[in-house]
Amino acid sequence: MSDVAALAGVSHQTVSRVLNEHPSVREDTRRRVLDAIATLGYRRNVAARALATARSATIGVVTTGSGLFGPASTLIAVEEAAREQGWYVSVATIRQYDGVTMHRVLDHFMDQAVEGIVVIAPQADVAEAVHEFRAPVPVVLIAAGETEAATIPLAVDQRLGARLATEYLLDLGHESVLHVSGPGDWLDAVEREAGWRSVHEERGITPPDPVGADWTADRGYQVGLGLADQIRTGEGPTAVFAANDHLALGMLRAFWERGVSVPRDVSVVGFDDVAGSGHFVPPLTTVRQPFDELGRRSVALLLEAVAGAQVGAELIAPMLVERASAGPPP
Amino acid sequence: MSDVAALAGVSHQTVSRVLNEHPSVREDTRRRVLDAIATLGYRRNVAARALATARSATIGVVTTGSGLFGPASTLIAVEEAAREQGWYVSVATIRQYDGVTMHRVLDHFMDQAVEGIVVIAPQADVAEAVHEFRAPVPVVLIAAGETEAATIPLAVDQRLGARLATEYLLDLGHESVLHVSGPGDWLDAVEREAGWRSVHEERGITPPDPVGADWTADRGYQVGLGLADQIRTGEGPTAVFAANDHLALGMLRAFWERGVSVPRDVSVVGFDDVAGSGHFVPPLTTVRQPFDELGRRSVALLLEAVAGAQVGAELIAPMLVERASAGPPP
DNA sequence: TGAGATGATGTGAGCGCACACATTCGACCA
DNA sequence: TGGTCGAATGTGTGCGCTCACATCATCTCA
Repeated sequence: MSDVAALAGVSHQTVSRVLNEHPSVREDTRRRVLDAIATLGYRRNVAARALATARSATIGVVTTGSGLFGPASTLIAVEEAAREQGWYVSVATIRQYDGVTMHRVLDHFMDQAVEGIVVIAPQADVAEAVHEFRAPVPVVLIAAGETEAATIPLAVDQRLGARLATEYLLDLGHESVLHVSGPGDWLDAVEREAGWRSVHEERGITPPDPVGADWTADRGYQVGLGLADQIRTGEGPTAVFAANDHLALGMLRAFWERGVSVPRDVSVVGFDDVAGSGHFVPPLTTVRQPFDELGRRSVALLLEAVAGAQVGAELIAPMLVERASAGPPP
Repeated sequence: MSDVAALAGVSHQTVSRVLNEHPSVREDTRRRVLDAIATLGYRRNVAARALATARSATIGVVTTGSGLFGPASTLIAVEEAAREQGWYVSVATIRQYDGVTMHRVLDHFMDQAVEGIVVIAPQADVAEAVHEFRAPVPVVLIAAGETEAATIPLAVDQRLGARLATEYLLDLGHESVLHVSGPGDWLDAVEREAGWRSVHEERGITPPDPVGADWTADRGYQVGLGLADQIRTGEGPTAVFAANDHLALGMLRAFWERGVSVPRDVSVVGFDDVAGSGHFVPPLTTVRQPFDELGRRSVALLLEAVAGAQVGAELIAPMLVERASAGPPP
């Protein structure tokens, strides 16, 4: 920096002013400094800047270690939004969501002196672990479910998404909808089930017991094989709401293998709108989550909080994507 | 740090020694310092450390901004491997792969003083842009295709993967294999086509002209519709090697809609083994890329290079995953 | 015409750490 | 018992920047 100052014939402080866009610098000296910077190929040292200002201009993002579409898309949106505002983004991934690992990852971020954290945290214990950690910086917790202090909750409205799917099926004329639910320790799964249930209750319908599952196409296939037999004997459901698209995919395959026609014999609706779901056999009606917006909003909220503002919980609305896998009952 | 030193009754330098695991510190003073650190909740300031050592302990990863399975999985593996070794990982994503954007992103990393960069760069111009940038730190370029100096190339052997798929189909008895290729500016696509072509040439077969496509299921569907008509009139291919699983998915749907049976009327092989491809209709035979290993190797190579070692190009072998979508010709 | 206000610039200090060097301590052997 | 050597510890300095403050030039209006 002093080299630049020397070349431009000013003091180091004036260089600093130019760099920080301080208003009171005359246009021609500004130009001179900028030229000197260019000819010297000078680049401000972040470490020194961070040391002097006690600010790192970095946010941390913890995300799932599974390459899933949703978390990955959210991460990308977060990064873009952050970089646009001049922030650096550090990531940490978690394969196994337990309190210890979560703690370690948050520690990793605190070591790095991040100024805020976004946690893409789909499981209940993760949310808890985050709360327990009591981070000294703002934390945006992307997680469905009930709010807690100490973090800023933000989520796609899973319950609404499930309601959209369920209402759509009931409005098509189905008497009730079977739910193939996600794992019970995932907040999204719990919320989706709650949304599905609430629609039935509002309409005075007793829904069939949900079938418990994980998030995999394998499990969907298994469940689908079982249902196919019931459907062929006429005692199965006429409409199924799967907790995610992968489950739905496995079920579609099972139905296809067993000669159960979708949507003629049974309607299927998924959740997520994963890449390619528009070309499943048949194309899958599903609920699309606006991950981009989720990422952008999380950065906006976080940066507001970092700047000292009080920010509250937010919910983002998903939307139903109508395709061919759902129709009126047989 | 001086607080810790005072509490432990030692000098700040001794604290520094404990932190850096210097050997000549007596066990009991080490203990005392550690206790003091714990009671004070002291955390070393990375900025000051970076300033003093001129090292940031950070690597940058630039990846695609599309939430695709491959890049996302690679990123995760990179991050895990790096964190394990005590490195921080900063990310930057690119939606649009042009030279300018690439330049901007690499600048972003240089501003941040990263010590090494991993570029997950599937397109030819990206690789070029990276070379042109002439980064002052080691760069691992995850990209198929020819090697260049200035970066450390690393890739999954796309050509081998394509050969695996093509040989598998020819060995099943097909006279030739039609290739539905990816976009020509993607290195992976070029390599896959080259692998497919080389097998035909070795066996003295003239392959049919490849059908150009992008990476999407939509395009696969279009292509599939066209092929279905040919196949039903007996003049279509008996085996198709799609450049990726999404293309294959779209084709499978088109075949299904047009009553073309897979694999009875036509065999289909994909590339990637995306989540759920085992439950496509029918389950898709495809080529699996070891993204985890790719990520781990890239970090290993990068850290070696950062440490000053000379490291060379590497190729990682993919594997064929046999499922139901390919069989003998009709 | 001069005092005050404002804008443009310079000066010095300190952020918290690691490095090079100086010093102290203790053990061991002649 | 003194000398030597190495282990253990302390002292001072500088990394490159921003901040608070001081200074100087310029303009405005009474």
